[in-house]
Amino acid sequence: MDLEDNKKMDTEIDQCDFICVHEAIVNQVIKAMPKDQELLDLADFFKIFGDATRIRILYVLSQSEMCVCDIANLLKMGQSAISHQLRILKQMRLVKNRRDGKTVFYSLADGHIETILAQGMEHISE
Amino acid sequence: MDLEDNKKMDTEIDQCDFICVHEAIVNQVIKAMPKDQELLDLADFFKIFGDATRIRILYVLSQSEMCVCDIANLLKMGQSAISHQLRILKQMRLVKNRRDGKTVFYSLADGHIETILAQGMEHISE
DNA sequence: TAAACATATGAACAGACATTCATATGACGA
DNA sequence: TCGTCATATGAATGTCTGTTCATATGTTTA
Repeated sequence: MDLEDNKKMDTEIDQCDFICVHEAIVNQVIKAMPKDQELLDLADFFKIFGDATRIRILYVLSQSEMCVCDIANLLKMGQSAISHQLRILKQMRLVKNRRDGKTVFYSLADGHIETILAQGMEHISE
Repeated sequence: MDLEDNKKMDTEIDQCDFICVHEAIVNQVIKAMPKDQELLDLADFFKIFGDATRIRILYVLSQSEMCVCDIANLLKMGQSAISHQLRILKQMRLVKNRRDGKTVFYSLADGHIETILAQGMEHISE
């Protein structure tokens, strides 16, 4: 069969074919890696903080519980946008809410959310 | 001039027109808010951790310095994809590199990157 | 210098995502 | 019950982003 054997047919992907560091270390790294699902969850968790609107909402709520309309006013944004983001934050268990008549008050669900924000701030201002 | 004054012409955006919580608290929150630029930087910082590939790279490098080709092999990904992500990680000062002949070795730039990863992991597995 | 190799990079494409608009839900007051 | 208000939500849209492909850069060896 007319194979063009000078083309790369063995590697389906663009990788070099040997290991630079000691193989023992590589094996150890593989063993120590968390499971893929854990890493996906971790990425999803940090993804929440990767948006300025959500960060601002979390900062606001770190100081006082507040209703949707107040947050929208404070951040000078539409009510719908805030509501959508609050839903995401609630799904990820970063905020909780309570209803009082027509208005819904949101607050931080967890104390160490502020810790994470502070940790990030610390790294920024180095 | 024929104005249709029953339409909402005063508010350009979809917000309610009063404040639910005490105004004193609102003013205090506004004062305590970090500057917009800081919040944008903070969001950009966390955005880095919001991608599974970058998280995996950081985990690998937390155990040993490693060249691009090794990382690509370990993560079963293309060399180009890894290289692009390493560039982002380097721009954000999360990794540094040294050259040894043809190969370039990457390593974590900062000790408390692992702290942040651990902090996130802690929140995930609650 | 030429070939081989490791890495870097620009363009292109596909998928993800934040906001807006329109409208629905749910609660209160007349 | 009807109208108003606060919030929620689905669809649409424009933007951002991660990967791939092709190719360039830079280094070593023959």
